[in-house]
Formats: sequence, structure tokens, C-alpha cells
Amino acid sequence: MLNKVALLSPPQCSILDGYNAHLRTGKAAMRLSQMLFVTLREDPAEAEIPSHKLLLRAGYTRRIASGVYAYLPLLLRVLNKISDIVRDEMNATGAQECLLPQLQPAELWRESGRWETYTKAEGIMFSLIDRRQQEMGLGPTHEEVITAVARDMVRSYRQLPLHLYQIQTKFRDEIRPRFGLMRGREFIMKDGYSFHTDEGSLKDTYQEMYTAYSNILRRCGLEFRAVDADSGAIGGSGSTEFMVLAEAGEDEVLYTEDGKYAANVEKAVSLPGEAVPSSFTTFEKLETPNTPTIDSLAKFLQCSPTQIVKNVLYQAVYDSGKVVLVLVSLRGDQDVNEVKLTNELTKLAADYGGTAVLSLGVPDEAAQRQWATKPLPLGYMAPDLGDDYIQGGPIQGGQELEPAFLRLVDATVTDLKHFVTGSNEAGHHTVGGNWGQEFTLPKTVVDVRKAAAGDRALHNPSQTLQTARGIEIGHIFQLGTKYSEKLGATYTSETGAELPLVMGCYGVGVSRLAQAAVEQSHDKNGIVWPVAIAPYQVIVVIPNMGDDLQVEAAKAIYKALLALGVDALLDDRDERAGVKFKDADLIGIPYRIVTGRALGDGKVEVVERSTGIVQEVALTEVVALVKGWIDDELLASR
RNA sequence: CGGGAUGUAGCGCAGCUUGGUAGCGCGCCUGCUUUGGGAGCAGGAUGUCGCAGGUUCAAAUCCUGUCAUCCCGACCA
Repeated sequence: MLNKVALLSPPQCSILDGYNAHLRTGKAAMRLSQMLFVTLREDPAEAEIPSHKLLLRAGYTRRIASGVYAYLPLLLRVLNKISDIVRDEMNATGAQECLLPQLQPAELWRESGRWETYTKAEGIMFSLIDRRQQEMGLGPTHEEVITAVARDMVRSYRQLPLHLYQIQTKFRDEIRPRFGLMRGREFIMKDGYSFHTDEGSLKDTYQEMYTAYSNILRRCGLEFRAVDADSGAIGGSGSTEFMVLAEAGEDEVLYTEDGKYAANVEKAVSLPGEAVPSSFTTFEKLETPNTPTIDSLAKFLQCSPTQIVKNVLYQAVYDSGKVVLVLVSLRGDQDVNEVKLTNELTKLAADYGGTAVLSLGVPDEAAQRQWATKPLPLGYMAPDLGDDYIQGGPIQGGQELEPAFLRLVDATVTDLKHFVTGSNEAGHHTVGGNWGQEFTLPKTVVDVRKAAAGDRALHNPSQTLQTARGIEIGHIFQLGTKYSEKLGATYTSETGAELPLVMGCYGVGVSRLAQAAVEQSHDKNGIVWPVAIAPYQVIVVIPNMGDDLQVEAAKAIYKALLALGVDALLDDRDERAGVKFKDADLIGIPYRIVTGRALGDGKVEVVERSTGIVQEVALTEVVALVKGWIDDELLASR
């Protein structure tokens, strides 16, 4: 009966201008006594880093499964505030919001060529088979879907440029979820995709997004740095990451103090230190017992690691099923950057009948046994390690082993003279070797060395690289035509030609940003939210619920704040003052108003969470004062 | 995927070595007192000891398997 009445009643309320349901019910749940508000006194065992512990302790989130979290009411308010800022900045660039499906057909991903790599190699995509035996996946990202939409709807250059974005849950079956919202298997992301007639238009939007992202992070109150980045599995050319600086960050950032260079270590370039000239003038093989590492060898021979050619063995698997053993020669004081190496190997994929590298790693003993004809001289390998170590042909899993090493030489060793290197015999190294004499310089010279703090910068060798930890919050890419070509998304140009759409894509980790803010802004008492993304801006605390004067004053202030559009929270719980103060600090509300002892003098206490500064303010002035602080704070970050 | 660790009340933990039917702190409920930095007193509720097998007269405890969670690493010779 009730349903029938409801159905028959026209939804008049919703079309009344300015109507708000909570005014009718009077039940806006901003009174703590009415909220689901549960804080923990102790650190939960499941959390490791401060932000994760605090979000759990302060009742913002609860873990449901590994890497899967509930966004509880306080946290949702934070996420919504972040989303609002993101929307505001995105809309300001002319981008249009949409919402794309999370459930996606395998077919689309096969068209782009990513189904195999995303479900098998990286295994990052959750996939399933529906009752009609159709393969589906849960979207880890939306290039395929959006390109399909563009393919269907964009026909003419007159419709371009076009930029669509969405704020939505993404699914990634991470190898190791960790740190709560920082690396979850389900998380909220803003992802945007732009379509252009040419590179120039793409670069314009890319620059606009660079600015928009800087605005977003600044408005959210975060300290961040934009850095050059590797574009990884997404593909494409240029890309920039926006890093929130924090110790718990999973990425290493290298930068110079003049502010002219900053890059993810995966991408960073630098000048290596000068090599020390070798003291070995004649080529000979020496007995070097127990020197399997560069350190031990340098110590034993009393030489600089820069005189040593180090040879590192990798095993790469291509999407063609070809397994290739890669021998990388680089200077002893340098390390291999596996991201750069993967990129180099990808360039060579055609040589092995493939298009992508499925996996890359250092083969362990079990892996070596699969193909080695005899035990490898580990720790004593030379650049000319014989191909006869490899037993070619099919190996398990239907893969085919390439019968010769792929020999890559890093630019750090091509100019070395009289160098030290292995001898392919355990316990022995050779010294005084030269390319073109004792050793053949491999044909493929690459840059696969890992830049490190202390290296000289390319743009100005007097600058040295500094290191910092960062949390990747945003990433913008120039994709080019990779996806539009694969999926056949074309437009008709002014001259009537049918051309592939030029694309860019841009992501912001919304839920990750929330936690990054906590990681960057907390103290021993709890979270210290930036005003712009705090769940509530002000908390009005009643120290003693038994004191009617305190209760009435607090309610009046609370109502006045709400009337001015301030996000206010009223702590009207029947708790002791100490508990309320502790909780207010823990959940991190920027301003606290206490209707306490000074009430007799017509004053209340105002506390700023970030500084702890306390002041007594006249009851009649407090609302305007705090409202002014909030407005100043919000304006300052714009 | 490899390695390590942990699963006992809502949360944090003890008990396990040496088997005898489960405990502490916090939280929760009731009452009284208290009321400016996680109160005091009194009373109370809450557990298939992750799950499944096994050994035993008897298993949180021993054995086997399994699941889950967290950490470290994915190894530069």
C-alpha cells in the first residue's frame, strides 16, 4: 500500500527549488552521537605505515579482503571532496565526465593485443567466464572501452579535440596489495582520455592536464613533484608522473636542486661517474678465489669497480612463446635498470616473432636447470660466455628456447680499456682485456644502467641527483595512435583522409590520494587533514553534556556554521572531555571549537589542529572568525 | 611465484615448550560516583582457539593437510 501511494505521488519534492530532504526530516547525521563512529585506541595489527594505521584507528576504513577496503562515511566525505576538486579542474579544461563499464568483453582487449599480457603475463586483470561461456574482464583501465566509443561516435575532425573522463572503481589483481588504500586491488581512480587530429593538439591537452594536475594536488593541500616517467604497459611516448613526497612511497624519485630535472628512477638518466683508468696493462687470467661479487673482486684485485665489466644474465619470455637468455655487460659500479632493459627487449621483440615481453627476471637455479647444458660459472661469467651452455629447443609450457645468448652491452663499458671481467671459469677472472682484441664488442649498445643519487645531471654536470621517496598519485601519457590503430578508431580529416585518432590518457588515484594526504600530514595524535579535503572542517565539542549552557551554546554555533555552508560536526556524545579531544585529534578535523570553561565569560575556545594553537574567542565572533579562516585556507590553495 | 611470520572475545595480546576443556588489557552492557586530554568502583555479556583430518581416555596445545592475513624479496653474479 505504501509503495502504491509512493508510486502514485508525483516526485514534487525533488523539483522544488532548494528543497533538501534533511530539512524535512531534521536528521542530517552530523552529530557524532548519531554517526557510525568507532575509533581504536591501539594500532591494528594489519597495518604497517602511519597513514594506514591512522585510517583504521580513526574509523575511516575497514579491510574486507586483502587489498579490498570499505570506504566508511568519514572516508567517503574525503573521497567526495577530492573528486569534487578533480571534477572542477577537469571541467575547467573542457573535459566531459562520463561513466564507462567495469565489466568488459575480452574481445575488445584482444583487439588491442592486451588480453594475453594483462591476464597471463602480468596477470593483473581479473577475468571470468560468463554463463554463455564468454570471457570478460574487470577493468583495470579503460583505453579499450573508450577507444571503442570513439570509434563508434567520432567521425569528423570537426568533433575534435574531445576529452572524456570518469571517476570510478578500478580492479587490478596486484601481486602484492599493501599499505591499505595505497596499493589495493580495488580502488577509485579518475581516468581521462583525449582524442586529437594531430600531435600538436595532443601536446596542448597534455600541457593543460599538467597544469590541471598541479592544480588538483595543490588544492588538495599536498606537497608534490612532477617527474619524467616510464610509460610502462600503457604504451606511448612522453609521460609525467605526479608524486606526493613521503617516506612510505613505493617509488624513488631523482631530482636536482636547481629544479630543472626530476624523474622516476625507472626513467632517470644521468652521467655516470668517470671510470678510473685501469692499472692492468697486459691481458692475463688470474686466480681470484671467492670473488663472485663485484665488491669481493674489487677488494681482491685492489681495483676500482669502474674497471670491471660485469655480466648479468636475464631470462626474458616473449609473447611469441620464445624464451631468450640475455647477457648484459655493464660497468661494475652500475646496476641494471630492469624497466629500461624491458624497453630495449621490447624493441627487439620482432626478432623473436613477438610484440611484447611477458616476463623478465634473473633465472634461479631451477630455471637454469631447464636449459643449461652444464653448470654456469656464476660470478665469473665473461661477455663471451659460450652459447654451448644453452640447450636450445622446446622447454616446458610449450615455450621455445632461443639457442644463443642475446648479448647487450651498456654504454658505460664500450670505452673501457684493459678492463677486468670474468673468465667463464669459477675462481678466475681476466684482467687487461679490450674490446676488439680479447673480446668482441656486442653489436647492440644500449642504455640500461640505473641512475642513482649522486650521479651528475645531464643538463648541468655540476648538479648532482638527489633522491626522495614518492607516492604516484597522477600519471599523464601521450599515447599516440597505439590504441586507435589497433581498434580501428579513425576520423575523416579536413582533406577527406581517414586517419587514426591521436590519443592521450590521464589518471589520478583518488583513493590513493586520500591516504597519501594522511601519510604526508599527521602527527603523534592522529591525522591532520588539509582543510580542502577534510571530512568536516570544524568540530564543535561539548566537554560536559550535563551542562545545559555548554550544550545550548554548542548547538547554536553548530547551526550557525551549517547555515554558512561550513562542514561542521557536533560532538554531542555522552563522553568525557578527554575522550572527545583525543578523538577530534585522531580523526584530524582542522578546527575545533570547545564550549567549555570560558563560557562564563561569554567565550569559547578555538584550536587549530595543525599547529595546536589555542585561543579564546567571544561566543558572538567565533563563527565568523572560523568561517574566515576556512575561506582563507581554501582560497590560498587555489 | 619464492622466503618469513601470524591466525585464541569487537580490537590488541598471553596461554602452546611440558595435552587436562581458555585468560589479560581495552572496548561493549547495567548501576553509582565523576566530568578539560582515552575516569573510578561494583556487577554483567561475549569464544565451534581459522578450517578439515589424525594421534590420545582427553587437543588451543602434538602431527598432517588446507585456507586466510601480514611482512620481505623477486634476488645485478
